Amino acid sequence: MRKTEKEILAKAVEQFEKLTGLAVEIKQEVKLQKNKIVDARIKIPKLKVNLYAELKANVTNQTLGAVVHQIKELTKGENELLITHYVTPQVAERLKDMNMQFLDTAGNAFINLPNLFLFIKGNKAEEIFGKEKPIRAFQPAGLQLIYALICNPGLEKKPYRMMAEKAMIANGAVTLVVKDLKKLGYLVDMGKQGRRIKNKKELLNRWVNLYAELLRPKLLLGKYRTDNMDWWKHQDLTNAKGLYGGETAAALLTKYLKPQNHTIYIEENYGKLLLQLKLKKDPQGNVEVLKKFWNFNDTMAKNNLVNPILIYADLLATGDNRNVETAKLVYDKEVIRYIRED
DNA sequence: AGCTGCCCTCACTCTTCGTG
DNA sequence: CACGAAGAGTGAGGGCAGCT
Repeated sequence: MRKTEKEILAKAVEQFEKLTGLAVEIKQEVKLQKNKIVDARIKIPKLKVNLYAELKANVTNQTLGAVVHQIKELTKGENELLITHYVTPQVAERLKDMNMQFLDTAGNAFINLPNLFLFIKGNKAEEIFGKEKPIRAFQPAGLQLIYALICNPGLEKKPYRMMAEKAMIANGAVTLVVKDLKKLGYLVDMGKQGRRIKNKKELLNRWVNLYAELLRPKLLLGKYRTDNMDWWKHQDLTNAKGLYGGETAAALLTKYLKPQNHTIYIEENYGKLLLQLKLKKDPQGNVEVLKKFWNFNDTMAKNNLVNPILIYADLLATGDNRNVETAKLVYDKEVIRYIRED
């Protein structure tokens, strides 16, 4: 039995005891005849009754038929019971009509025993069950949108579909992320004057950390090696549609460091790039090719560089001391203008 | 009233994760 | 390591607001 199922079992039984004042004994994984195993046996000593319970995390209108059928099949001839996280009022009615006894963690129940009848519906599901739901704005799709928003001042005022296009995510994701950003105070709706980003500096900080943790790992297309040491100084990637990021970009931009590792962002098909740079596949190689996750041009592109915000994030993601120093330079010189509050 | 552009929902697919 | 559940992301389509 899964951990969440165990939690559901404990919670639902607790609700039952509270409702009825009856003490119960639980035994998990009980064998029935023909070696069938049922998730739990709920014994109510006072009523001299056993209920055989099956746990289902979620039961919806669609799945209800199959679930009930499965349980009745399993516990043939016994007192069957469905235990689940939450039963909506509508589902409760249907279960009652099917004479399917149930308990949920919100205290809804249908019990139809010779000397105990219970039918309770309409109790609300507890919001905080297990862990709170994750912030969608800080999932990969959200991070892609935040990047597009910071790189393109004013984009937040544009229609959702345009934001979606620039960030290379679906419209639906924009809805979720915008909601979150509003809740967190990073986006305000000013009615006629449209939406507006707030606290850009703080938002960027969070983005940089989460980028390294959640988005960047998903972008890796491959690791490569090349024998030429200085190739990156004079290779124009325009034809191959590539852009330098990370240490490579920082070196070209600041002349402050000698890159040990190279980062190239590129669109999905990158055969041209491999040919041009004579890159050989090598999991230990020092050239990483990452998938481009934005769909807009900015001023640095003509120099084969990604936006300085991304260079900054790449440098910090390495954790290397020298890189962190360089990141500060890039921040003061280039990034700062993107996070001015206006 | 009809048209247009926009927002947002929802049913679905894809991906990840926990479990036996 | 295969399976199913949960979670994340998708995008067509419904419905609404503002314009003609």
